[in-house]
Amino acid sequence: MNWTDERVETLRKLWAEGLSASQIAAQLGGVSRNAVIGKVHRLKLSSRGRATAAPARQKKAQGAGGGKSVTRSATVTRTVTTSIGATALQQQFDAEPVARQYLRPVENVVVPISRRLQLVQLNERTCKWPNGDPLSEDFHFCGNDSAESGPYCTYHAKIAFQPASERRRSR
DNA sequence: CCCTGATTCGC
DNA sequence: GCGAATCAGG
Repeated sequence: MNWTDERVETLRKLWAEGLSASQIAAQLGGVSRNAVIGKVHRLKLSSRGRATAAPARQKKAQGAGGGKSVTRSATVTRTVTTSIGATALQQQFDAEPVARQYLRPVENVVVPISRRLQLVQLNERTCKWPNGDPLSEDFHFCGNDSAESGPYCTYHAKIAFQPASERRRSR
């Protein structure tokens, strides 16, 4: 993929809106987040808020016989949204960098343990058990490590996958 | 573990 | 100019 004016324009826009490099890469499609970051730097439009301070690093002596196996499972080819000049596609990604301040300690209810969950990032390995009222600010997901390929952590899995007999009883 | 941006450097 | 690899931090 080459950086057409259109793509660069989209990049600038999304970056200005505060989307992360990986999210931008996902929308542009065909590029990695590194590519996006690299481009951002070349365009000299780096500063934006302040995600990870840049205290002038000066380390990099790589090369010299790497030594690592190539175990990078790329996450390319995601559901690339194809509406290009649209503004509508923006909505579904919507990475509101503000609303996260409503996150509060997860252990206010029955959940025994909780995990950091810096923001609402749900992965394949995070418990997706919803907690609280979706309409309330308290709402959040468990976020604990889910068991091997499971949607919930071991705790919530027990609740979610109740034996038929038991569930029948409480009805 | 997941993620973030920053930097370097071979291409 | 480009972006993978790497680094540094959350």
